[in-house]
Amino acid sequence: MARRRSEMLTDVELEFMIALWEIGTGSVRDIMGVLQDDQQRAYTSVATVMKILDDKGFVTSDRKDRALVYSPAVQKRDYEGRSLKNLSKTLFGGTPTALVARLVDNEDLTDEMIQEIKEIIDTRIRKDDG
Amino acid sequence: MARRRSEMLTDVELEFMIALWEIGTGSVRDIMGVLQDDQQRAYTSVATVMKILDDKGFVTSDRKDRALVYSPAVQKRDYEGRSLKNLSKTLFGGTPTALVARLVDNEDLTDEMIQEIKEIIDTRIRKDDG
DNA sequence: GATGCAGTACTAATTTTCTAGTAATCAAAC
DNA sequence: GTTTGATTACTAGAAAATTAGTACTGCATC
Repeated sequence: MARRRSEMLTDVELEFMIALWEIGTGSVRDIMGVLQDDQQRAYTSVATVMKILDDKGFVTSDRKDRALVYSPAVQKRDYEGRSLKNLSKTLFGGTPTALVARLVDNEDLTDEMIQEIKEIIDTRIRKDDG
Repeated sequence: MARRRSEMLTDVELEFMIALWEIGTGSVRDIMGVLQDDQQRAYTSVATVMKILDDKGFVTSDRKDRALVYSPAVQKRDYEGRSLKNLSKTLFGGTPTALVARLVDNEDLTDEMIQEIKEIIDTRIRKDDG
């Protein structure tokens, strides 16, 4: 096979990982059940991608009766962090500061959202001091 | 041809766009000059991708003497915003708040960075009030 | 033990992305 | 006006991603 080296997920891989994160653990059949209408795929398509995710180390598999049951090997929070780091590196010169600056000059952020964000930061600062 | 619909850039397209944003405007030769060592590509490879970017509407082209001179049709700040929105949508349930929360619980953020981020938010809040 | 069902492994076709070669164009230099 | 050098358009092939079919395995049921 000799392929797939990226530490980031492709679009379809991400879709299926999100489904798996949602249910925690599940078979191909279970994962199919969580997919949105616009994400419906043939059983074998899902099975193929799940196997690839296993090869890439994003999931582990365990046999229950006949079926393989998959579990995330990478937690959602870790992948979220990885994605942010990746975006920060490629587009914001590696500085999270620039990323936040761009985020908050988005016009459709409400005052409530900004306030929430401020509270997150303040909480983090208090935690550091304490 | 009949292809390429995504509003997001592929990896190589992004590399070249970053080069173009850096110089503002330039020919294929100019863009090649900005690429890092690990991004070196044949002249024709760069020319092909620039044409694709033209087709996708990310750049415009103007003929100067013989050469085509490319200019960004999408500004870097806009694409940064688009990328953040995209990431927020796919991975953070569309809430920028969750994105920031994940960002600031990254262990290798320094106190200085957190402080800078706080100031960005505070400035934005003051601007809203004013 | 034959039949049917669920599931997996293997294989493959298609699409998209990535890379670059070849031929043609055109201006400049001789 | 022929050669040279730079550029683009056209073409193409390799690699990666996406989607799914077919054949096989093993259990359960008739």
